[in-house]
Amino acid sequence: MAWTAANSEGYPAPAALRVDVVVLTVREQAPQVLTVGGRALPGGFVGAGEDPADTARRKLREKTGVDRAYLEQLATFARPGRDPRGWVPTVAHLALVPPDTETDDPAAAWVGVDASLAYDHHEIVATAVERVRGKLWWSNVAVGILPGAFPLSDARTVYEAIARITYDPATFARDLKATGLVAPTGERRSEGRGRPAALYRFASERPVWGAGRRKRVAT
Amino acid sequence: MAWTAANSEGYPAPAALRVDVVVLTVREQAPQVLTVGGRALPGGFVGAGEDPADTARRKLREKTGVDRAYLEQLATFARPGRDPRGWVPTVAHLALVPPDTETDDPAAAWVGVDASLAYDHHEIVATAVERVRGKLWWSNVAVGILPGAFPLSDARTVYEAIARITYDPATFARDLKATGLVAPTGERRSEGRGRPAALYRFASERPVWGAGRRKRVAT
DNA sequence: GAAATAGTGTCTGTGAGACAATATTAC
DNA sequence: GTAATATTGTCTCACAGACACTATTTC
Repeated sequence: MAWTAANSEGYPAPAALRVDVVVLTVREQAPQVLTVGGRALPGGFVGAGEDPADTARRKLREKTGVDRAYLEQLATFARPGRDPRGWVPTVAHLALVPPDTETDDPAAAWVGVDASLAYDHHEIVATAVERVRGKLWWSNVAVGILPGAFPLSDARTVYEAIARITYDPATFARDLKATGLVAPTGERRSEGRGRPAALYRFASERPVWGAGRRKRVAT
Repeated sequence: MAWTAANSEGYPAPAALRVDVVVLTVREQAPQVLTVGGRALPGGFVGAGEDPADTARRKLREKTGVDRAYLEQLATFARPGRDPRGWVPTVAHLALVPPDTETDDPAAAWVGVDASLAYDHHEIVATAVERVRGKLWWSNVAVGILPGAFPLSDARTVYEAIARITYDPATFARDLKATGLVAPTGERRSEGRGRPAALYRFASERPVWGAGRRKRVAT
């Protein structure tokens, strides 16, 4: 039986308010999202007196241990019938985490962003990917996936996976440096064969808008 | 006394779900929003079994008579304490309407986007203006404000008010035409003195993304 | 005629795409 | 040495900003 609720004025009310989190990273040259039991997005109910953003942070921490991630509100999904439990709108959030993020939950799994998911979660994921793609060259969203020091080739892999396009390595390096979002650490790292790459890091871990590149992404 | 609600499982639930609509246009060379009684945004409660997008359409029609407007979901505001009535999240929507839109409501008024408003509505309006500004040259959002045939000078006024920048008339015309979003109607219209201007219209009334200009807007 | 608005043409600077050439490492 | 990766440099094209100039209207 579906949940119902009524308010003190006697009118029907939402049975609950949810938050679902699209935990996104790039693994194996592809964007992937974290799912928990039954191909659903991690999420939970917003408590009374709780800000949904805090619910999202709480759920992210519970599932991944990640404490400071890039996190933003995505959109609210409240179409009637979307949740079999009843009238349960969900405020979807987007979180970007490093590729090595793991979880205790044995039912959790990383899946590609085109995987079919429970409920309307595939639609939520599609919205999330579009959002990240749109902000890629205009903000430092990628800092969520690359929080520490990284060679520009790693950054290129991340950008390519999200933009669904391949960039010329030289041009990519020139343009990412020109955004001013990244700064060299001064160190180098060798990844097997080849000349060791200089390491960079994002200048700010806080959300920054306005890199201001017009680089192409797939449309 | 604040409203409360509980669901059939015995847990507290939101007292209601609201939709508030930022009805935006450009009047007197400035972006303005429609307010109703007490400097609040028009809005209402989402009925049981209703999609919030439909609630937004319904409210827009009730207040302005506008039936087909550019309408999109903006963001959800659910910070505890934002609504004195109790736990009432609102799914804010953005609607763009023509400047001549009027309303029956005697308490309704068009106000500048920097006017102080009730509740957290100023924050909602600020989010709306940023959203429109970000999409201005990348979509046909402006079709909501300019639904029919218009001279390019009118379009320039709208774009300038939203972008908070002045464009060179010649360059503006060249670049707006180059987006492919507008098409000439073949007609001309004389506005008092001066050479009559050719009229244009947006090629599509439905949302179109991807004009793909890098024109500046104020940041 | 003057004033006002519309529209065309042109020059220039910047940045993105492409890619050649060089540098530094492992083997 | 070769293969592989990193990095620098360069050429070109597209496009935005600026602005001079022409066109068409009202007065």
